[in-house]
Formats: sequence, C-alpha cells, structure tokens
Amino acid sequence: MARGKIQIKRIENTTNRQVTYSKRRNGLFKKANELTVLCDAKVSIIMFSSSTGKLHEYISPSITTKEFFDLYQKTVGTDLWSSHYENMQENLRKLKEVNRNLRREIRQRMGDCLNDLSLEELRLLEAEMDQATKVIRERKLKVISNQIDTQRKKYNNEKEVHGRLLRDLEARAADPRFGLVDNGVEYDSVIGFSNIGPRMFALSLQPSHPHAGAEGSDLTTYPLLF
Amino acid sequence: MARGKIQIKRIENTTNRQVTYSKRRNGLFKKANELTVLCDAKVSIIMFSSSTGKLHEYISPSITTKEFFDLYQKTVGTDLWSSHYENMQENLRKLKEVNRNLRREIRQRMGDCLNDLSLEELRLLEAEMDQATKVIRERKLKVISNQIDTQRKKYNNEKEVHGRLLRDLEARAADPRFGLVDNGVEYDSVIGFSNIGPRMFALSLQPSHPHAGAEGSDLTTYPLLF
DNA sequence: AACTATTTATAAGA
DNA sequence: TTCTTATAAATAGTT
Repeated sequence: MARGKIQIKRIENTTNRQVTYSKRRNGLFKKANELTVLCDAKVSIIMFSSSTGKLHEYISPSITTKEFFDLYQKTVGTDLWSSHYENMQENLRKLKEVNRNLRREIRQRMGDCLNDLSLEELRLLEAEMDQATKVIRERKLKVISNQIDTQRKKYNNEKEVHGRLLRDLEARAADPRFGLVDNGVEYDSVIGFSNIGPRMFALSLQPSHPHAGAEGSDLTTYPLLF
Repeated sequence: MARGKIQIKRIENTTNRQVTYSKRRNGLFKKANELTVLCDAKVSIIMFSSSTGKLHEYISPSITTKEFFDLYQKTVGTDLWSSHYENMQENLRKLKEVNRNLRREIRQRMGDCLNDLSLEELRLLEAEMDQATKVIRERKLKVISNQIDTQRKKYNNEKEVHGRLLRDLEARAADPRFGLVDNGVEYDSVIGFSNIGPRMFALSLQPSHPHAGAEGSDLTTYPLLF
C-alpha cells in the first residue's frame, strides 16, 4: 500500500513474506488495540505463521484467553470441548478394556476362569506356570541362602571379636604391669569395635538374578496406551 | 484517521461508538484476510462488543475454530480444558497406575521382576503358583479326557451305524423280494442317517469346573474404578 | 530498523 | 447502514 500497489496473493519470496508478516502483524495488533479502547470491545487475535510455525497473540486487557474461549463457546452455543472430551472417554474406555484383560490374565494365572481357554492355551499356560514357579523357587532359595550366609558371617565376626577379647584379657592377666587392675577404658573400646564390626557384612545384598524363559506369552501383549 | 485526528480513548457517544466498531471491525477483518493470503498465515480474530454483547469472528479459510484452539493449546503448552476435566484426568491417571501394577504382578507370576519381593512374599507367591498350576493341570486333563470321551462316543456311534447298515444289506440279500436288485433309494436314506447321527454327541461340552484356593491374594486387591 | 512515496483506512458529514 | 471525501495511518519498496 505504498510505493506501489500489490496484489493480494501469497508473497513467494520467503524473506519478503516474513518481513511483511511482521509489519502487518504489528499493524493488526495496533488496530485491535485501538478498537478495544475506542469501542470498549474485547478482541482476541491469534495467528500462526506457516513459514516459521510461530504463534502470536493479541488479547484485550481485562480478559484472559481462557475466558475468551469460554465466552466464545457460550455465545456460539457449540461445545468445542466435546471432541476433546470424547477423546478422553475413548482413552478411558481403552484403559478399562486393558485393565479387564490384565485382570483376566491374572485370574487365569491363579487357576481361575480357565473355562474359555482352549487345550492349546492351557498347555501353554501350564508350561509357563511351571517355568515361572521354578524361577520363583530358585529366587526364594537364593534369598534364603543369602540370609543364612549373612547370619554366618555375622556369627563368625562375633566369634572373632570374642576371641580377640579373650586373648587380650589373658595377655593383661599374664602381664605383671597390669595385674588384676582394670581401668575399663580399653575394655570399652573393644566392646565398641564389636558393635561396629558385624555391620560390615550386613549390607544389603542385591544379587542380580538371571533367568530365562517365561517371556513371549501372547497373553501379555496388550497395546500400551500413550 | 480522517477529517481530523482522534484520541485513542473510549468513544462516549454510543451511536458513534457502534458505528466506529462496525467500521473498524471490517477494516481489521480485511487486514487479517490480506495477511492470511499474503503471508500464508492462519489468523483467528474473535471480538465482543461490550455495548451490544454481539460476537464477531474472522478465521482464515483452511482451518476451523476448533482446530485453532487445539493448535493454540499445543503451541502454548497449557491445556485450557484441564480444569473442566480434572476428574476425568484423575481417573485416567489412577487407571494407568492400576494397569501398571497389574502388569507388574503378571510379570512376577511369569518369574520376572522378583528382586523387589521379600522372602515372605516369595513364599506366598510360590504357594499360589503351585496351587494354580495344579488347578490348570487338572483343567487341562479334564479337557483332554472330555475330548477323548467325545471321540469315543463318535466312534461308537459310527460303529453302530455301520453295523446297522451291514445288517440291513444282509437282510436284503437274504430277502427273495429284493434279490440282487438295488434301486439305491433306501441305501441313500441310510447313508443320510449316518451323516446326522454322530453330531448328536458332538455338541459342545462346557463342564463347570469347580476349584478352590488361589483366592485371597493381597496382590490382586487393586481398587476397582467406577 | 529507518525512510518515504503511495496506498489504504477511516472520521465526520450526508 | 452506506456513501463520500478530506485526511490520518499503514505500508511496499528501498536504503
């Protein structure tokens, strides 16, 4: 609109287009603001540049975008949220379905609701159960053996401390410098050590338990939502 | 902007204000449309006149208001609807959590992810697995036995039909009225019967399989939603 | 980002 | 509301 008239059609030169976009955007926002003030109106402008993908927004002071949307819907009478709402309901429905299937599978793995399984499915389930039970049993035994091991180490440590204590006392009894006098200080320090020692072996053991099999059951390939 | 400069402040004369609103609204929409075309942009303008309460809207062709709102939300990153759907979202969240737990339990029942189970939990799980495996095995054997039974009945039926057929043929051969003449009609009718008979015993058997135990595991007491 | 010749928008009046 | 028109404002092309 200056230095020559232009055709209202897409500006092919990218730089030009972006410059014009920027200039005219400012113009539009300025006009919107003037309208807001002059005529006591509420105006919302939202624009996306297809080139840059950026969003620019003008909104009259004294109102928020959310309020604008609400007002818009109330005025137009159509609920723009319903489709959004339907999406959510669909998600909820799917999740419930998945939930139902998961529960069914667990019940089957607990020996319930087996009637609708075919012989082949029963065979597969049985094999999986056997394999899994084996792994669980191994894991249990491993945990038990770890606990026994820990106890044994604790015991050995206590024994060693006890032995050292006895030798120490015997040495003192044999040493004419100490005689039967016992000031208690060194004795306490030995006791103190015996309280710290055992913990050295009681740290949590987290054996990485390897196992094979039990994967590949068709029963658990539920689609993950999201 | 013509015939005299004006101050950008609220026009007090109502008529004047409405006229200006109308004129400038057209101007704004025209500019918006030009911007849309020139710069390949998407523009949405929504305005409310405080005086009349009316709504006016411009939106670039090639997009709907709903799409605009969605696009806006996606770009701004805030969900304007969320306050309306907090309940639903909470439900979705809970359901997802429950599903996650169910999946974990299934994995445990497949011998996976056992590391975070205590010895007591492992013992319980093992017992449940044993009990369930027993039930599954029984069910499998029951199904097999049913199938064998069905086959046997089928066979017996076939045998009986065959025997009847043979006897019939022998009777005809012995009867001088028929001699060696065979018109085929009655033979066919017997064949027909042999095709219907076996099905009488092949109806689907759905034994109600009673079982005990496997209930009462704490692992499956997830709260039911809705 | 600034300049400016032109086009466009529009305030006031009809 | 719409038209007219003098004038203000916006802006295309250029620097």
